[in-house]
Amino acid sequence: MLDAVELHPSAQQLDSGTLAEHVFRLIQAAIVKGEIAPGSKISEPELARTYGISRGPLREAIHRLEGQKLLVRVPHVGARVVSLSHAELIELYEIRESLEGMACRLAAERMTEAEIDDLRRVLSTHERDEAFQAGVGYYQQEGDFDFHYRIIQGSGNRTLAKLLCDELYQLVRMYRIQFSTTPNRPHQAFAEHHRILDAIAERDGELAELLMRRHIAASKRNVERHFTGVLEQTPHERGNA
Amino acid sequence: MLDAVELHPSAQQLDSGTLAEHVFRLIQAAIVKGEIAPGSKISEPELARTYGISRGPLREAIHRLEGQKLLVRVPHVGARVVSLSHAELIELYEIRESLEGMACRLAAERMTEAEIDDLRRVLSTHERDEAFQAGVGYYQQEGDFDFHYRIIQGSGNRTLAKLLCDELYQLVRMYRIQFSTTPNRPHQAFAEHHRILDAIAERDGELAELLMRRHIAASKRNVERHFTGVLEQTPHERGNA
DNA sequence: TTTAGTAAAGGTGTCGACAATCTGCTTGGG
DNA sequence: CCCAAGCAGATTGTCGACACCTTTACTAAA
Repeated sequence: MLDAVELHPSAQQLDSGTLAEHVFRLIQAAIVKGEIAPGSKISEPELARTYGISRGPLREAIHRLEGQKLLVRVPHVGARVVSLSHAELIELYEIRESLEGMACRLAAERMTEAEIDDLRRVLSTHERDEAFQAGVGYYQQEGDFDFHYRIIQGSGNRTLAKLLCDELYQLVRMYRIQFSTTPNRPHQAFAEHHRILDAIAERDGELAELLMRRHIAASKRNVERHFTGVLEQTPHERGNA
Repeated sequence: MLDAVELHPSAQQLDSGTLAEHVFRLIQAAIVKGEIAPGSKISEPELARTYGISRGPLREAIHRLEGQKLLVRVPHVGARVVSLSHAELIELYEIRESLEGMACRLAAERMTEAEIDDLRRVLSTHERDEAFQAGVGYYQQEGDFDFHYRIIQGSGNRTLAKLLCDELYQLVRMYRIQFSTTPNRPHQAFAEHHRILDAIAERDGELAELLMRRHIAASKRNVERHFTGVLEQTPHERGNA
Protein backbone atom coordinates (compact mmCIF):
# COMPACT_ATOMS: atom_id res chain seq x y z
CA MET A 1 0.00 0.00 0.00
CA LEU A 2 2.25 2.79 1.22
CA ASP A 3 5.93 2.75 2.05
CA ALA A 4 6.97 4.08 5.40
CA VAL A 5 7.81 7.76 5.12
CA GLU A 6 10.62 9.23 7.18
CA LEU A 7 9.97 12.81 8.19
CA HIS A 8 13.32 14.54 7.76
CA PRO A 9 14.07 16.71 10.77
CA SER A 10 14.20 19.66 8.38
CA ALA A 11 10.86 18.85 6.78
CA GLN A 12 9.18 18.85 10.15
CA GLN A 13 9.81 22.56 10.51
CA LEU A 14 8.78 23.49 7.00
CA ASP A 15 5.29 23.93 5.53
CA SER A 16 3.29 25.73 8.16
CA GLY A 17 5.14 24.29 11.10
CA THR A 18 2.59 21.78 12.35
CA LEU A 19 2.87 18.06 11.82
CA ALA A 20 -0.82 17.86 11.02
CA GLU A 21 -0.39 20.28 8.12
CA HIS A 22 2.57 18.36 6.77
CA VAL A 23 0.92 14.94 6.96
CA PHE A 24 -2.25 16.45 5.52
CA ARG A 25 -0.39 17.43 2.37
CA LEU A 26 1.35 14.06 2.11
CA ILE A 27 -1.86 12.06 2.36
CA GLN A 28 -3.65 14.49 0.06
CA ALA A 29 -1.04 13.95 -2.63
CA ALA A 30 -1.16 10.18 -2.13
CA ILE A 31 -4.94 10.12 -2.58
CA VAL A 32 -5.02 12.46 -5.57
CA LYS A 33 -2.30 10.51 -7.34
CA GLY A 34 -4.16 7.28 -6.65
CA GLU A 35 -1.42 5.78 -4.48
CA ILE A 36 -4.15 5.07 -1.95
CA ALA A 37 -6.96 3.35 -3.82
CA PRO A 38 -10.41 5.01 -3.97
CA GLY A 39 -12.80 3.31 -1.58
CA SER A 40 -10.04 1.78 0.54
CA LYS A 41 -10.26 2.05 4.29
CA ILE A 42 -8.02 4.38 6.29
CA SER A 43 -6.53 2.84 9.41
CA GLU A 44 -5.47 5.46 11.93
CA PRO A 45 -2.88 3.34 13.76
CA GLU A 46 -1.39 2.15 10.48
CA LEU A 47 -1.11 5.63 8.97
CA ALA A 48 0.25 7.00 12.24
CA ARG A 49 3.04 4.40 12.14
CA THR A 50 3.61 5.03 8.44
CA TYR A 51 4.24 8.73 8.94
CA GLY A 52 5.84 8.38 12.35
CA ILE A 53 3.40 10.59 14.22
CA SER A 54 0.76 10.05 16.87
CA ARG A 55 -2.93 9.77 16.17
CA GLY A 56 -3.64 13.33 17.32
CA PRO A 57 -2.27 15.29 14.36
CA LEU A 58 -3.23 12.44 12.06
CA ARG A 59 -6.86 12.84 13.04
CA GLU A 60 -6.67 16.55 12.32
CA ALA A 61 -5.27 15.75 8.88
CA ILE A 62 -8.14 13.30 8.34
CA HIS A 63 -10.68 15.94 9.27
CA ARG A 64 -9.20 18.36 6.77
CA LEU A 65 -9.15 15.70 4.07
CA GLU A 66 -12.81 15.10 4.84
CA GLY A 67 -13.40 18.83 4.34
CA GLN A 68 -11.85 18.53 0.88
CA LYS A 69 -14.20 15.62 0.19
CA LEU A 70 -11.27 13.28 -0.38
CA LEU A 71 -12.35 11.11 2.59
CA VAL A 72 -15.71 9.96 3.85
CA ARG A 73 -15.92 9.36 7.57
CA VAL A 74 -18.47 7.30 9.50
CA PRO A 75 -18.64 7.68 13.29
CA HIS A 76 -17.23 4.73 15.22
CA VAL A 77 -16.33 3.01 11.97
CA GLY A 78 -13.58 5.03 10.31
CA ALA A 79 -12.67 6.84 7.12
CA ARG A 80 -12.55 5.63 3.53
CA VAL A 81 -11.06 7.27 0.47
CA VAL A 82 -13.88 8.81 -1.54
CA SER A 83 -15.19 6.96 -4.55
CA LEU A 84 -17.80 9.03 -6.33
CA SER A 85 -20.66 7.26 -8.04
CA HIS A 86 -21.50 8.11 -11.63
CA ALA A 87 -24.33 10.36 -10.45
CA GLU A 88 -22.17 12.17 -7.89
CA LEU A 89 -19.45 12.83 -10.45
CA ILE A 90 -22.00 14.30 -12.84
CA GLU A 91 -23.36 16.45 -10.03
CA LEU A 92 -19.87 17.73 -9.32
CA TYR A 93 -19.48 18.73 -12.96
CA GLU A 94 -22.82 20.54 -12.89
CA ILE A 95 -21.65 22.54 -9.90
CA ARG A 96 -18.40 23.35 -11.64
CA GLU A 97 -20.33 24.46 -14.72
CA SER A 98 -22.19 27.01 -12.68
CA LEU A 99 -19.32 28.20 -10.49
CA GLU A 100 -16.48 28.20 -12.99
CA GLY A 101 -18.78 29.75 -15.56
CA MET A 102 -19.31 32.63 -13.20
CA ALA A 103 -15.61 32.78 -12.39
CA CYS A 104 -14.80 32.97 -16.09
CA ARG A 105 -17.20 35.84 -16.67
CA LEU A 106 -15.73 37.75 -13.73
CA ALA A 107 -12.20 36.98 -14.92
CA ALA A 108 -12.99 38.43 -18.36
CA GLU A 109 -14.17 41.59 -16.66
CA ARG A 110 -11.55 41.97 -13.98
CA MET A 111 -8.26 40.26 -14.93
CA THR A 112 -5.38 42.63 -15.57
CA GLU A 113 -3.55 42.62 -18.89
CA ALA A 114 -0.53 41.13 -17.14
CA GLU A 115 -2.61 38.28 -15.78
CA ILE A 116 -4.02 37.59 -19.23
CA ASP A 117 -0.47 37.47 -20.60
CA ASP A 118 0.44 34.98 -17.88
CA LEU A 119 -2.56 32.87 -18.82
CA ARG A 120 -1.44 32.96 -22.46
CA ARG A 121 1.99 31.71 -21.40
CA VAL A 122 0.39 28.88 -19.42
CA LEU A 123 -1.41 27.72 -22.54
CA SER A 124 1.78 27.93 -24.58
CA THR A 125 3.56 25.78 -22.02
CA HIS A 126 0.82 23.19 -22.28
CA GLU A 127 1.05 23.21 -26.07
CA ARG A 128 4.77 22.52 -25.96
CA ASP A 129 4.42 19.78 -23.33
CA GLU A 130 5.57 16.45 -24.71
CA ALA A 131 2.82 14.46 -22.99
CA PHE A 132 0.35 16.74 -24.70
CA GLN A 133 2.05 16.35 -28.08
CA ALA A 134 1.79 12.59 -27.67
CA GLY A 135 -1.94 12.91 -27.07
CA VAL A 136 -1.89 11.76 -23.46
CA GLY A 137 -1.74 13.69 -20.23
CA TYR A 138 -2.12 17.47 -20.33
CA TYR A 139 -4.26 17.56 -17.23
CA GLN A 140 -1.51 16.72 -14.76
CA GLN A 141 -0.65 20.40 -14.26
CA GLU A 142 -1.24 21.79 -10.80
CA GLY A 143 -1.99 25.12 -9.19
CA ASP A 144 -0.67 28.16 -11.02
CA PHE A 145 0.18 26.02 -14.05
CA ASP A 146 -3.42 24.89 -14.41
CA PHE A 147 -5.66 26.86 -16.77
CA HIS A 148 -8.82 26.53 -14.70
CA TYR A 149 -6.99 27.40 -11.46
CA ARG A 150 -5.61 30.60 -12.98
CA ILE A 151 -9.01 31.75 -14.23
CA ILE A 152 -10.63 31.17 -10.87
CA GLN A 153 -7.90 33.19 -9.18
CA GLY A 154 -8.42 35.89 -11.79
CA SER A 155 -12.11 36.19 -10.99
CA GLY A 156 -11.29 38.44 -8.04
CA ASN A 157 -13.91 36.67 -5.92
CA ARG A 158 -11.71 35.38 -3.12
CA THR A 159 -14.53 33.50 -1.44
CA LEU A 160 -15.22 31.67 -4.68
CA ALA A 161 -11.52 30.97 -5.12
CA LYS A 162 -11.30 29.48 -1.64
CA LEU A 163 -14.29 27.26 -2.36
CA LEU A 164 -13.09 26.02 -5.73
CA CYS A 165 -9.31 25.94 -5.25
CA ASP A 166 -9.01 25.00 -1.58
CA GLU A 167 -11.96 22.63 -1.20
CA LEU A 168 -13.05 21.12 -4.51
CA TYR A 169 -9.89 21.43 -6.58
CA GLN A 170 -8.04 18.36 -5.31
CA LEU A 171 -11.12 16.19 -5.76
CA VAL A 172 -11.50 17.36 -9.34
CA ARG A 173 -7.82 16.77 -9.91
CA MET A 174 -8.09 13.24 -8.54
CA TYR A 175 -10.69 12.35 -11.16
CA ARG A 176 -8.84 14.26 -13.85
CA ILE A 177 -5.92 11.91 -13.30
CA GLN A 178 -8.17 8.85 -13.25
CA PHE A 179 -9.77 9.81 -16.56
CA SER A 180 -6.73 11.36 -18.20
CA THR A 181 -6.33 8.60 -20.78
CA THR A 182 -8.93 9.60 -23.32
CA PRO A 183 -7.63 9.42 -26.91
CA ASN A 184 -8.62 12.72 -28.47
CA ARG A 185 -9.71 14.76 -25.47
CA PRO A 186 -6.44 16.65 -24.71
CA HIS A 187 -6.29 18.36 -28.11
CA GLN A 188 -9.97 19.21 -28.03
CA ALA A 189 -9.65 20.61 -24.51
CA PHE A 190 -6.69 22.73 -25.58
CA ALA A 191 -8.70 24.21 -28.43
CA GLU A 192 -11.53 25.04 -26.02
CA HIS A 193 -9.09 26.62 -23.59
CA HIS A 194 -7.76 28.77 -26.37
CA ARG A 195 -11.19 30.04 -27.36
CA ILE A 196 -11.91 30.87 -23.71
CA LEU A 197 -8.67 32.82 -23.49
CA ASP A 198 -9.61 34.80 -26.60
CA ALA A 199 -12.97 35.72 -25.11
CA ILE A 200 -11.28 36.86 -21.91
CA ALA A 201 -8.72 38.89 -23.85
CA GLU A 202 -11.58 40.61 -25.68
CA ARG A 203 -13.25 41.32 -22.32
CA ASP A 204 -16.35 39.48 -23.47
CA GLY A 205 -17.58 38.14 -20.13
CA GLU A 206 -20.80 36.71 -21.50
CA LEU A 207 -19.03 34.69 -24.18
CA ALA A 208 -16.28 33.61 -21.79
CA GLU A 209 -18.88 32.23 -19.38
CA LEU A 210 -20.71 30.41 -22.17
CA LEU A 211 -17.51 28.85 -23.51
CA MET A 212 -16.37 27.75 -20.06
CA ARG A 213 -19.74 26.13 -19.37
CA ARG A 214 -19.57 24.30 -22.68
CA HIS A 215 -15.99 23.26 -21.99
CA ILE A 216 -16.91 21.71 -18.65
CA ALA A 217 -20.01 20.13 -20.18
CA ALA A 218 -17.74 18.52 -22.78
CA SER A 219 -15.52 17.17 -20.01
CA LYS A 220 -18.64 15.85 -18.33
CA ARG A 221 -19.66 13.96 -21.46
CA ASN A 222 -16.13 12.61 -21.68
CA VAL A 223 -16.44 11.24 -18.16
CA GLU A 224 -19.82 9.75 -18.97
CA ARG A 225 -18.26 7.81 -21.84
CA HIS A 226 -15.71 6.37 -19.43
CA PHE A 227 -18.48 5.16 -17.16
CA THR A 228 -20.32 3.20 -19.82
CA GLY A 229 -18.98 -0.31 -19.41
CA VAL A 230 -18.35 -0.30 -15.66
CA LEU A 231 -21.94 0.48 -14.74
CA GLU A 232 -22.54 -2.89 -13.11
CA GLN A 233 -19.94 -2.24 -10.43
CA THR A 234 -20.78 -0.21 -7.35
CA PRO A 235 -18.29 2.49 -6.34
CA HIS A 236 -17.27 0.30 -3.42
CA GLU A 237 -16.37 -2.62 -5.65
CA ARG A 238 -14.37 -0.38 -7.94
CA GLY A 239 -12.50 0.99 -4.98
CA ASN A 240 -11.40 -2.35 -3.59
CA ALA A 241 -10.70 -3.93 -6.94
CA MET B 1 -20.10 35.23 27.54
CA LEU B 2 -21.48 31.73 27.84
CA ASP B 3 -23.05 29.99 30.80
CA ALA B 4 -21.67 26.63 31.77
CA VAL B 5 -23.62 23.91 30.03
CA GLU B 6 -24.31 20.66 31.80
CA LEU B 7 -24.39 17.70 29.48
CA HIS B 8 -27.30 15.60 30.72
CA PRO B 9 -26.32 11.95 30.94
CA SER B 10 -29.11 11.25 28.47
CA ALA B 11 -28.00 13.90 26.00
CA GLN B 12 -24.51 12.45 25.87
CA GLN B 13 -25.83 9.35 24.15
CA LEU B 14 -28.11 11.14 21.70
CA ASP B 15 -27.27 12.92 18.47
CA SER B 16 -24.75 10.74 16.72
CA GLY B 17 -23.20 9.32 19.88
CA THR B 18 -19.94 11.22 19.94
CA LEU B 19 -19.24 14.12 22.24
CA ALA B 20 -17.56 16.01 19.42
CA GLU B 21 -20.77 15.90 17.35
CA HIS B 22 -22.86 17.10 20.26
CA VAL B 23 -20.59 19.99 21.20
CA PHE B 24 -20.24 20.86 17.53
CA ARG B 25 -23.99 21.45 17.29
CA LEU B 26 -24.07 23.43 20.53
CA ILE B 27 -21.30 25.81 19.51
CA GLN B 28 -22.74 26.10 16.00
CA ALA B 29 -26.06 27.22 17.40
CA ALA B 30 -24.36 29.67 19.76
CA ILE B 31 -22.40 31.26 16.92
CA VAL B 32 -25.33 31.44 14.50
CA LYS B 33 -27.58 33.00 17.12
CA GLY B 34 -24.87 35.52 17.94
CA GLU B 35 -24.42 34.34 21.53
CA ILE B 36 -20.71 34.24 20.76
CA ALA B 37 -19.81 37.57 19.18
CA PRO B 38 -18.43 37.63 15.62
CA GLY B 39 -14.68 38.21 15.67
CA SER B 40 -14.27 37.06 19.26
CA LYS B 41 -11.50 34.65 20.11
CA ILE B 42 -12.14 31.00 20.95
CA SER B 43 -10.21 29.67 23.92
CA GLU B 44 -9.94 25.89 23.86
CA PRO B 45 -9.43 25.41 27.62
CA GLU B 46 -12.28 27.78 28.41
CA LEU B 47 -14.76 26.14 26.04
CA ALA B 48 -13.66 22.70 27.20
CA ARG B 49 -14.51 23.67 30.77
CA THR B 50 -17.76 25.29 29.67
CA TYR B 51 -19.04 22.13 28.02
CA GLY B 52 -17.39 19.76 30.47
CA ILE B 53 -15.32 17.84 27.92
CA SER B 54 -11.62 17.51 27.17
CA ARG B 55 -9.83 19.37 24.43
CA GLY B 56 -9.78 16.36 22.10
CA PRO B 57 -13.41 16.30 20.98
CA LEU B 58 -13.56 20.07 21.30
CA ARG B 59 -10.81 20.42 18.72
CA GLU B 60 -12.70 18.13 16.37
CA ALA B 61 -15.77 20.33 16.80
CA ILE B 62 -13.64 23.39 16.05
CA HIS B 63 -12.33 21.80 12.86
CA ARG B 64 -15.85 21.11 11.68
CA LEU B 65 -16.94 24.63 12.51
CA GLU B 66 -14.00 25.85 10.47
CA GLY B 67 -15.26 23.67 7.60
CA GLN B 68 -18.61 25.48 7.83
CA LYS B 69 -16.73 28.79 7.69
CA LEU B 70 -18.09 29.82 11.07
CA LEU B 71 -14.58 29.91 12.53
CA VAL B 72 -11.25 31.11 11.18
CA ARG B 73 -8.19 29.35 12.54
CA VAL B 74 -4.57 30.48 12.55
CA PRO B 75 -1.85 27.93 13.39
CA HIS B 76 -0.29 28.42 16.83
CA VAL B 77 -2.61 31.32 17.51
CA GLY B 78 -6.14 29.98 17.72
CA ALA B 79 -9.62 30.32 16.30
CA ARG B 80 -11.92 33.34 16.01
CA VAL B 81 -15.58 33.53 15.15
CA VAL B 82 -15.89 34.61 11.54
CA SER B 83 -16.65 38.22 10.76
CA LEU B 84 -17.12 38.72 7.04
CA SER B 85 -16.07 41.99 5.50
CA HIS B 86 -18.46 43.86 3.24
CA ALA B 87 -16.69 42.48 0.17
CA GLU B 88 -16.72 38.89 1.45
CA LEU B 89 -20.42 39.04 2.23
CA ILE B 90 -21.15 40.30 -1.28
CA GLU B 91 -19.01 37.51 -2.70
CA LEU B 92 -21.00 34.98 -0.71
CA TYR B 93 -24.22 36.35 -2.18
CA GLU B 94 -22.80 36.13 -5.70
CA ILE B 95 -21.99 32.47 -5.13
CA ARG B 96 -25.48 31.86 -3.79
CA GLU B 97 -26.94 33.59 -6.83
CA SER B 98 -25.19 31.13 -9.10
CA LEU B 99 -25.71 27.99 -7.05
CA GLU B 100 -29.24 28.55 -5.77
CA GLY B 101 -30.27 29.77 -9.21
CA MET B 102 -29.19 26.43 -10.61
CA ALA B 103 -30.86 24.58 -7.73
CA CYS B 104 -34.10 26.42 -8.40
CA ARG B 105 -34.05 25.52 -12.08
CA LEU B 106 -33.45 21.88 -11.25
CA ALA B 107 -36.15 21.97 -8.59
CA ALA B 108 -38.67 23.27 -11.13
CA GLU B 109 -37.79 20.36 -13.38
CA ARG B 110 -37.53 17.59 -10.84
CA MET B 111 -39.61 18.28 -7.71
CA THR B 112 -42.59 15.99 -7.24
CA GLU B 113 -46.10 17.39 -6.96
CA ALA B 114 -46.12 16.38 -3.30
CA GLU B 115 -42.92 18.31 -2.65
CA ILE B 116 -44.37 21.37 -4.36
CA ASP B 117 -47.43 21.11 -2.13
CA ASP B 118 -45.17 20.94 0.90
CA LEU B 119 -43.36 24.04 -0.31
CA ARG B 120 -46.70 25.80 -0.69
CA ARG B 121 -47.54 24.89 2.90
CA VAL B 122 -44.20 26.27 4.10
CA LEU B 123 -45.01 29.62 2.49
CA SER B 124 -48.48 29.62 4.05
CA THR B 125 -46.94 29.02 7.45
CA HIS B 126 -44.63 31.98 6.95
CA GLU B 127 -47.53 34.17 5.91
CA ARG B 128 -49.45 33.33 9.07
CA ASP B 129 -46.41 33.83 11.31
CA GLU B 130 -46.98 36.67 13.75
CA ALA B 131 -43.43 37.99 13.50
CA PHE B 132 -43.95 38.25 9.76
CA GLN B 133 -47.29 40.00 10.17
CA ALA B 134 -45.59 42.54 12.42
CA GLY B 135 -43.05 43.23 9.69
CA VAL B 136 -40.05 41.82 11.58
CA GLY B 137 -38.47 38.39 11.53
CA TYR B 138 -39.55 35.86 8.91
CA TYR B 139 -36.03 34.66 8.29
CA GLN B 140 -35.59 32.82 11.58
CA GLN B 141 -36.96 29.59 10.13
CA GLU B 142 -34.54 26.68 9.92
CA GLY B 143 -34.07 23.57 7.86
CA ASP B 144 -37.21 22.06 6.40
CA PHE B 145 -39.21 25.15 7.36
CA ASP B 146 -36.92 27.39 5.32
CA PHE B 147 -37.99 28.16 1.76
CA HIS B 148 -34.47 28.18 0.31
CA TYR B 149 -33.51 24.98 2.12
CA ARG B 150 -36.51 23.15 0.71
CA ILE B 151 -35.79 24.22 -2.86
CA ILE B 152 -32.17 23.14 -2.63
CA GLN B 153 -33.25 19.74 -1.33
CA GLY B 154 -35.76 19.57 -4.18
CA SER B 155 -33.07 20.11 -6.80
CA GLY B 156 -32.19 16.43 -6.64
CA ASN B 157 -28.48 17.28 -6.81
CA ARG B 158 -27.31 15.78 -3.54
CA THR B 159 -23.76 17.06 -3.93
CA LEU B 160 -25.10 20.58 -4.34
CA ALA B 161 -27.38 20.09 -1.35
CA LYS B 162 -24.46 18.98 0.81
CA LEU B 163 -22.47 22.02 -0.26
CA LEU B 164 -25.23 24.55 0.31
CA CYS B 165 -27.09 23.03 3.26
CA ASP B 166 -24.28 21.38 5.20
CA GLU B 167 -21.45 23.83 4.61
CA LEU B 168 -22.70 27.30 3.71
CA TYR B 169 -26.21 27.28 5.17
CA GLN B 170 -25.34 28.08 8.78
CA LEU B 171 -23.10 30.96 7.71
CA VAL B 172 -25.87 32.42 5.59
CA ARG B 173 -28.30 31.95 8.46
CA MET B 174 -25.95 33.74 10.84
CA TYR B 175 -26.01 36.85 8.68
CA ARG B 176 -29.71 36.50 8.02
CA ILE B 177 -30.25 36.86 11.74
CA GLN B 178 -27.83 39.79 12.00
CA PHE B 179 -29.63 41.65 9.21
CA SER B 180 -33.16 40.51 9.95
CA THR B 181 -34.37 43.92 11.12
CA THR B 182 -35.04 45.63 7.81
CA PRO B 183 -38.36 47.48 7.73
CA ASN B 184 -40.01 46.42 4.51
CA ARG B 185 -37.86 43.51 3.39
CA PRO B 186 -39.90 40.58 4.85
CA HIS B 187 -43.03 41.37 2.86
CA GLN B 188 -41.04 41.94 -0.31
CA ALA B 189 -39.16 38.70 0.19
CA PHE B 190 -42.40 36.83 0.72
CA ALA B 191 -43.79 38.15 -2.54
CA GLU B 192 -40.63 37.06 -4.35
CA HIS B 193 -40.84 33.63 -2.76
CA HIS B 194 -44.40 33.32 -3.98
CA ARG B 195 -43.47 34.15 -7.55
CA ILE B 196 -40.67 31.59 -7.43
CA LEU B 197 -43.10 28.96 -6.18
CA ASP B 198 -45.47 29.76 -9.05
CA ALA B 199 -42.69 29.31 -11.59
CA ILE B 200 -41.76 25.97 -10.04
CA ALA B 201 -45.38 24.84 -10.02
CA GLU B 202 -45.59 25.67 -13.71
CA ARG B 203 -42.38 23.69 -14.31
CA ASP B 204 -40.75 26.74 -15.82
CA GLY B 205 -37.13 26.11 -14.86
CA GLU B 206 -35.74 29.04 -16.78
CA LEU B 207 -38.05 31.53 -15.10
CA ALA B 208 -37.59 29.92 -11.68
CA GLU B 209 -33.81 30.35 -11.98
CA LEU B 210 -34.16 33.96 -13.10
CA LEU B 211 -36.51 34.81 -10.23
CA MET B 212 -34.31 33.13 -7.65
CA ARG B 213 -31.26 35.01 -8.89
CA ARG B 214 -33.16 38.29 -8.70
CA HIS B 215 -34.43 37.40 -5.25
CA ILE B 216 -30.92 36.80 -3.93
CA ALA B 217 -29.66 39.91 -5.71
CA ALA B 218 -32.35 41.88 -3.89
CA SER B 219 -31.21 40.41 -0.58
CA LYS B 220 -27.68 41.41 -1.51
CA ARG B 221 -28.73 45.00 -2.09
CA ASN B 222 -30.53 44.91 1.24
CA VAL B 223 -27.32 43.85 2.96
CA GLU B 224 -25.40 46.57 1.15
CA ARG B 225 -27.77 49.16 2.57
CA HIS B 226 -27.03 47.89 6.05
CA PHE B 227 -23.33 48.33 5.49
CA THR B 228 -23.54 52.00 4.50
CA GLY B 229 -22.92 53.78 7.77
CA VAL B 230 -20.58 51.31 9.41
CA LEU B 231 -18.00 51.42 6.64
CA GLU B 232 -15.35 53.06 8.82
CA GLN B 233 -15.17 50.07 11.13
CA THR B 234 -13.11 47.04 10.25
CA PRO B 235 -14.74 43.64 10.68
CA HIS B 236 -12.45 43.03 13.64
CA GLU B 237 -13.63 46.17 15.44
CA ARG B 238 -17.24 45.24 14.84
CA GLY B 239 -16.60 41.81 16.23
CA ASN B 240 -15.15 42.95 19.50
CA ALA B 241 -17.55 45.81 20.02
C1' DT C 1 8.84 59.41 26.88
C1' DT C 2 9.49 56.00 23.69
C1' DT C 3 11.39 51.79 22.19
C1' DA C 4 13.86 47.54 22.36
C1' DG C 5 14.68 43.38 24.92
C1' DT C 6 13.31 39.91 28.11
C1' DA C 7 10.78 36.93 30.95
C1' DA C 8 6.56 35.09 32.57
C1' DA C 9 2.01 33.36 31.49
C1' DG C 10 -1.34 31.55 28.73
C1' DG C 11 -2.50 28.69 24.77
C1' DT C 12 -1.89 25.56 21.02
C1' DG C 13 0.40 21.25 19.23
C1' DT C 14 1.58 16.64 20.31
C1' DC C 15 1.78 12.41 22.71
C1' DG C 16 0.61 7.90 25.01
C1' DA C 17 -2.94 5.34 27.45
C1' DC C 18 -7.65 3.97 28.65
C1' DA C 19 -12.53 3.21 27.61
C1' DA C 20 -16.45 2.46 24.45
C1' DT C 21 -17.87 0.69 20.15
C1' DC C 22 -17.86 -1.95 15.91
C1' DT C 23 -16.38 -6.08 13.04
C1' DG C 24 -15.68 -10.82 12.17
C1' DC C 25 -15.52 -15.30 13.81
C1' DT C 26 -16.75 -19.03 16.57
C1' DT C 27 -20.19 -21.72 18.78
C1' DG C 28 -24.60 -23.48 19.77
C1' DG C 29 -29.33 -24.33 18.44
C1' DG C 30 -33.06 -25.07 15.07
C1' DC D 1 -27.03 -27.08 6.60
C1' DC D 2 -28.30 -22.48 7.93
C1' DC D 3 -29.05 -18.86 11.16
C1' DA D 4 -28.63 -16.43 15.55
C1' DA D 5 -26.22 -15.24 19.69
C1' DG D 6 -22.01 -14.43 22.00
C1' DC D 7 -17.08 -13.63 22.19
C1' DA D 8 -12.41 -12.01 20.86
C1' DG D 9 -9.75 -8.73 18.40
C1' DA D 10 -9.09 -4.43 16.52
C1' DT D 11 -10.32 0.35 15.89
C1' DT D 12 -12.23 4.67 17.11
C1' DG D 13 -13.40 8.11 20.77
C1' DT D 14 -11.82 10.40 24.85
C1' DC D 15 -8.78 11.92 28.32
C1' DG D 16 -4.90 14.17 30.96
C1' DA D 17 -0.15 15.75 30.68
C1' DC D 18 3.90 17.82 28.59
C1' DA D 19 6.56 20.67 25.04
C1' DC D 20 6.81 24.49 22.16
C1' DC D 21 5.12 28.78 20.45
C1' DT D 22 2.88 33.25 20.83
C1' DT D 23 1.50 37.01 23.33
C1' DT D 24 1.88 40.36 26.76
C1' DA D 25 3.63 42.83 30.49
C1' DC D 26 7.61 44.52 32.63
C1' DT D 27 12.26 46.41 32.75
C1' DA D 28 15.94 49.02 31.10
C1' DA D 29 18.32 51.94 27.97
C1' DA D 30 18.38 55.72 24.47
